[in-house]
Amino acid sequence: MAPRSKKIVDATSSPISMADLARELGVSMTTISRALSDHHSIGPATKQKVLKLAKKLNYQPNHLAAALRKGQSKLIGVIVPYIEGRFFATVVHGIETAASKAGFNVIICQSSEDVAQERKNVETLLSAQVAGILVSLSRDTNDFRHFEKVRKRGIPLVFFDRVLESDTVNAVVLNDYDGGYQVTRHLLEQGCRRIGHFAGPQHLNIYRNRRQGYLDALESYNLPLDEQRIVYSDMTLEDGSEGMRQLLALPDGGVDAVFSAGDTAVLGALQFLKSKQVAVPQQVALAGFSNEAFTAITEPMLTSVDQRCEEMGQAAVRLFLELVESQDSAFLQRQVILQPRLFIRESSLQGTPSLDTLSKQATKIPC
Amino acid sequence: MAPRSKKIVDATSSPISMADLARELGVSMTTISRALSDHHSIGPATKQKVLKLAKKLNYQPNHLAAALRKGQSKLIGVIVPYIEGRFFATVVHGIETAASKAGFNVIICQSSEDVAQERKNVETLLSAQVAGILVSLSRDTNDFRHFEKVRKRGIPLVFFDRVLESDTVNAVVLNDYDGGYQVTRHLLEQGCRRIGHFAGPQHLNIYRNRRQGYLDALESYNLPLDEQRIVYSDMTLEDGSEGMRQLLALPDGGVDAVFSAGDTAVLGALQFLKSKQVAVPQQVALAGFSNEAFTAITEPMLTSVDQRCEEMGQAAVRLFLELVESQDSAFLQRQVILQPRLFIRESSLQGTPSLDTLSKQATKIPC
DNA sequence: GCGGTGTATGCAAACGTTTGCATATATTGC
DNA sequence: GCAATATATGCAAACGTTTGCATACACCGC
Repeated sequence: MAPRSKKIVDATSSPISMADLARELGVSMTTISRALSDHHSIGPATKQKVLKLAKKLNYQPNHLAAALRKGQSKLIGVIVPYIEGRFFATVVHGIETAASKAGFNVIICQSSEDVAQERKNVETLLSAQVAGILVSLSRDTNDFRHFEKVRKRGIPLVFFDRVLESDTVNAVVLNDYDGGYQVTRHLLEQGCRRIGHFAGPQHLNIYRNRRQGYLDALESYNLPLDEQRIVYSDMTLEDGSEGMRQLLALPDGGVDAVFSAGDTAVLGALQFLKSKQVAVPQQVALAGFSNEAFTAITEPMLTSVDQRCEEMGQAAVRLFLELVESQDSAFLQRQVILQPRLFIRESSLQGTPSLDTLSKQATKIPC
Repeated sequence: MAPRSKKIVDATSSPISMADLARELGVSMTTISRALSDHHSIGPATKQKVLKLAKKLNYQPNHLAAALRKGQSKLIGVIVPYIEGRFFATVVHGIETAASKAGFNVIICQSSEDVAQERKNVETLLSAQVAGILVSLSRDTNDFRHFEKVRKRGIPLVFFDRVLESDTVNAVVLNDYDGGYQVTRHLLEQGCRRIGHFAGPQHLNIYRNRRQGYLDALESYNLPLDEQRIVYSDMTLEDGSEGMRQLLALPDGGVDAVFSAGDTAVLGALQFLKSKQVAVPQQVALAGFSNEAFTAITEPMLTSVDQRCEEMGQAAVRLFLELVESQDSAFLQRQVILQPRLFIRESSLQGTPSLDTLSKQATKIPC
């Protein structure tokens, strides 16, 4: 019987290893290894010889073996609630690009907004011996032991966007508060005074902060808090439509603007208003959050806060790299806060819009 | 001097290995390994003991070591031109979900539509010892040697969406021809007879096939080919707008419908028509390709062909798994062809639309 | 002529698994 | 009672790197 290792199909030639190079050149594997990793103690002549042969034989290093020996792989684990959808896809794009530049590969996992799955993801990534983990929490994560394990192992852990309620972690977040503040100020400057708000689940930091920005902006104009004007929901299209209905039906004559903590909900509101022949922005101005692609397509186009998705991904990787460098990463706890950017479009421009600034921002579909 | 292995910060306790378990239970590592992998020759009592201890000590297997020994990792490499954007993000979602179910992790790489980068991605993935590679070609890949290398190594290779012009590969593709045919037939059934077409770059199989479907549908109605009604472009928003201008200006009175091989271009056309007060669909019906999220948001909503992104990802993984199973994968060359699905919306419904079927498909935002 | 330093190379032991080839006992069939 | 089979376990060699600790030679300064 033929030995098992000899395949019937001979197309699968085994890749060549450092041992092969060493044998060919009559030197030790040490020399090969050092030549390839540009060690100082290898003579230029030897180094050249090795590199040339490696290229000629098309040598491919086995990262696995190296990682095993060094206890340090070139893999970064990323956990997101889901990958489809503009925000996370773009963050992941930023992560992959930055990681690749630093010589790291990216493993993605999806928690599907499920804590149990998230826990499993963490275990998987640890088993894969990743050099670090970047994670955006699932919607209802409230048990953090699985992350303790990561820290115990001394593996850099960076949160982004959806973070732990604690300042003892490394995190990259958007200044959601400022986003809420900016957009509300903008609505106020347009002359709106009865501004409603679609608020998301308040156990999530992002929605809480957006709401607080809204409130503080109102206060800066000496407008009192009116809880009636705040609608809490899961921010779906239907929630937006229904929320708009509620706000219009308020006893004091409704609202003249709405700041929604999400774009999908504000789209629902827009559709509702159009179906009721309410003019946007003349009768009710609208503004959302996330700068989804469709905000530049609706009629009128929707004002929204951009979340700097790509920058967030890059920043997360940068932070990870810093942690890898510093030997006492267990102590380093850094927070990176990104400034959001307001995209002003038709839906919030009362009076005569400055068409110059408008068109520039509006025509670019953020896809 | 303290030994190097002993860290100053003791927080980083080294993870426990099979050797630890073996010592603790007084058995050999073989037994541990076999118990954990459910080998038949391990007694149920021993198996239980091992599993219990493993759970108690929170043992995490080192995939790297296993992969090194077995020469087979649990990693799938995925190369896409870019990850942001609905199509690829959703495909990757499908891939990750299916791969995860089968116990595989996914490494993503972006070629950024650049052949050189794509080549690099392949090398990287081979170095990472992936069990297989799934790839959607960069826009201008025309040199295939880097893929030959993959096959030489006996590593399963599956193309999806953008594939090689050859039937000696494993591939998952959409039936673009049928998509073009379906949508054109639909326009014909609506009574349109002067149907224009926005065609993409003809060196890409997908655009060529969509165009052919369009032509054959016309022929099925005994309508002659009129090259004047076909506008070739890169399918951007501006291309769509400009293309629409051209088609309206045709000597024979313009067109009464346009099938665009991409949604972005059809959006441009819609914007142009609205600016010229041309009624859609009454005067000109529109239909696109890709079923982008915004097609359900525009007014009127846009008819489009759905590409089954998620199914494509799943199918690619299924195909990969089949290749892994079959030992002579080098010979197996399978093509999976997915059927596109036409989403009929307002932009193409002449006369009295059947509101029942319409609303069901239209309200769901494919996000 | 000796310690110091810089250059150039090799030996062999790790890293944590998996697995072919033993070994040992118990059970079964004839 | 003996071969065949099933059950249960262990030894030790792989897998392809990296690296601490040698070894060896050359040159320099004193």
